[in-house]
Amino acid sequence: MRDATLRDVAELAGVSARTVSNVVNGYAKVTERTREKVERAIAELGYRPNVLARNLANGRSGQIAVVVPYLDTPYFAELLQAIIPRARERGYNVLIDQTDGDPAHERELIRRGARALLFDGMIFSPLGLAQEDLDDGDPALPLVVLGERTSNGTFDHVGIDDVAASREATAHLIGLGRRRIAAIGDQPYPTGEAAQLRTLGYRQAHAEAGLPVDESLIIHTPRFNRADGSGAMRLLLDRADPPDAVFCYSDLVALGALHEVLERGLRVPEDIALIGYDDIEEGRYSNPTISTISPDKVTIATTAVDRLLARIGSPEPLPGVEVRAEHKLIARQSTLGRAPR
Amino acid sequence: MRDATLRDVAELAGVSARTVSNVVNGYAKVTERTREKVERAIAELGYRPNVLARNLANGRSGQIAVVVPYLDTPYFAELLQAIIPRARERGYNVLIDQTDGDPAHERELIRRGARALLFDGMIFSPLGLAQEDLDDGDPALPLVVLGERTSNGTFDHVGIDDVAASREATAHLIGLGRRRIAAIGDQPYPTGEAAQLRTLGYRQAHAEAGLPVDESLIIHTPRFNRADGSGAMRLLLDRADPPDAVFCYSDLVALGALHEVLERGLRVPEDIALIGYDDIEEGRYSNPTISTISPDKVTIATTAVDRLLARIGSPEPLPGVEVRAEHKLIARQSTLGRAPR
DNA sequence: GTGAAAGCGCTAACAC
DNA sequence: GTGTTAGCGCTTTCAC
Repeated sequence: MRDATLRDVAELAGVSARTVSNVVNGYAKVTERTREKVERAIAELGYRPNVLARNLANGRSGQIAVVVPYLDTPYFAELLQAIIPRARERGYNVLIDQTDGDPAHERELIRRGARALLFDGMIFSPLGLAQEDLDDGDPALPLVVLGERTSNGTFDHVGIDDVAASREATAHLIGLGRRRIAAIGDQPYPTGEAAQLRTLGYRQAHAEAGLPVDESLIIHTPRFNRADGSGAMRLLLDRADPPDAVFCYSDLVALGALHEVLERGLRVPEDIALIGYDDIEEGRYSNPTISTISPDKVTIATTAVDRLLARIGSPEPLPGVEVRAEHKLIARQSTLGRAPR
Repeated sequence: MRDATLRDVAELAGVSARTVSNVVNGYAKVTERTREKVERAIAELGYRPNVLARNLANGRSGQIAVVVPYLDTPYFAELLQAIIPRARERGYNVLIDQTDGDPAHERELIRRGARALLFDGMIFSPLGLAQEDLDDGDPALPLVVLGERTSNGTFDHVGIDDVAASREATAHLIGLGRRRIAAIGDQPYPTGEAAQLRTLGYRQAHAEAGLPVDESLIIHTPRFNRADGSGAMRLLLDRADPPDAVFCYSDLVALGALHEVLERGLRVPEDIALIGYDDIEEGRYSNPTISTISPDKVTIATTAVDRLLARIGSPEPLPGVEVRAEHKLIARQSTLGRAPR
């Protein structure tokens, strides 16, 4: 037996399609009496509105896409965890896309290739795209960009002040008396803008403290994961003059680096202090726990959703807005040491 | 300017809508000459098919839902990481839903409440649902269930042999000479079927070794996360007779437990050996690294997608299939100790 | 191989 | 308030 349609309900209730539609959508005024009749018919037939048809008629899909490079990166998982309920409470479904940082895939998404119209707007955390790529996405696509980009005026951008945060992280290490401070995660190429902001903060902290930067202590990594962290740390520890502290561009990098340090029988923070970035839960349970920069993820998530829905709801294009969320430095055992027992 | 429609293309190319549709979908035979004409028109107008309309006409959405309890649980994140590309390569989009283990939410999904037809099928990893709840989902919804349930014949089930895996994990600890082995994660209530299978394996291993089970060493936890692990371990360590080994029902539990043990200045595995479950990447970088049961996630993911698409594609309902994926025990530092340097 | 036209099920402008 | 009906843009049966 095929599913009941709105027409079936109308017939059974002895009203028109229009009225059924009104009841279903809570629209307009419907007599209490009619409403009851309709609702009884709906119940009897087990009628459920066909979302597909509704979408077509509305020209909207009721879905937003959230695009991240990697789903198994805790930072993004935690962000999604906050985005999904927010979107749902505002009546939207979330479609998740994972790009692996593939520039072609990302470019296609932002240009709204094959899957146009499947989503009404997009929250995008680009990785493989340079700033200029962002400039020629589909201008009709409501877009909110996360992370370390700058709005060109056609989309909103939500992020924290990465330069300031990185400066604070580095200053924290300097304040602890460390003088040979490495940085793991720089990416000196067009798509590495995010990383470059952190490197800038790192340099600023040195400048403010009147310390020179040893360029050889700035290690480049393709991504910000555990393997990159441990690999970079291996390089540093193999040197004749290893660092006494490391600013890692993500907590995962810090955790990879930590692993490598401990494997060698060195102590954290006594021999080497570490600080990460992102404040993922994992860093609160590692041994030692990881000091980190904690972005206000809930604000980032809710702001991103709210801004996006505002864009979607607006008849004409809204000007791009820059939103700066809060961040704070959380000092834990990887810089402060364990509390005496 | 509104988007070009198929009709616009047909007009410009001087052919019928039918032909354009054929070209776009690569259907049937179209003369090389016509195809070219059409393609030129498509390019000229920048035509992109409207997915919404196509969905309505097809009665299919081209989307599958993947429902997990928590997105920020690494095990699920890693699974999704494998599911998404598989589904995409077979032409489907993935809609991710997170239930927080809320039984009402899960029940609604499986009964296909509000969002009926938004997805053509569902891969479901239930948490708050008892076996019987699974029995009265929408029978017309193509469904593949993950984890520790059993098919009732109306859906497919993909999982590993949890009892055997748990037995092996426990036996590994026994083989190391441990005799007071705790278990963290039991859930002795209807929705705790997953946990109960692990407890069963734990008991079997003891029985096989001719060892008694100290019931007080089986700790219940509401979930399988880090906080639960550290909380349970705290209880165990506060006892006069703490265990010398712990079988944890997930790697997160093991990582939480590990944290607690080390905070107290005890050594792993010398004082207490730990083994987890899931083989998440985090356990390969912790200090010490975590021994674990490693399910074949890629097989689970690809099998789940393939089975689901088979169900979706089949005109009549397919009988439910039980698929058992492989698993293996991976012994690392948390049971074997660190390799001598 | 291609054209004409009838839906897919819902929304909403337009009447009454 | 409620009925009538023309789309939304595509797929597909049926002829030719």
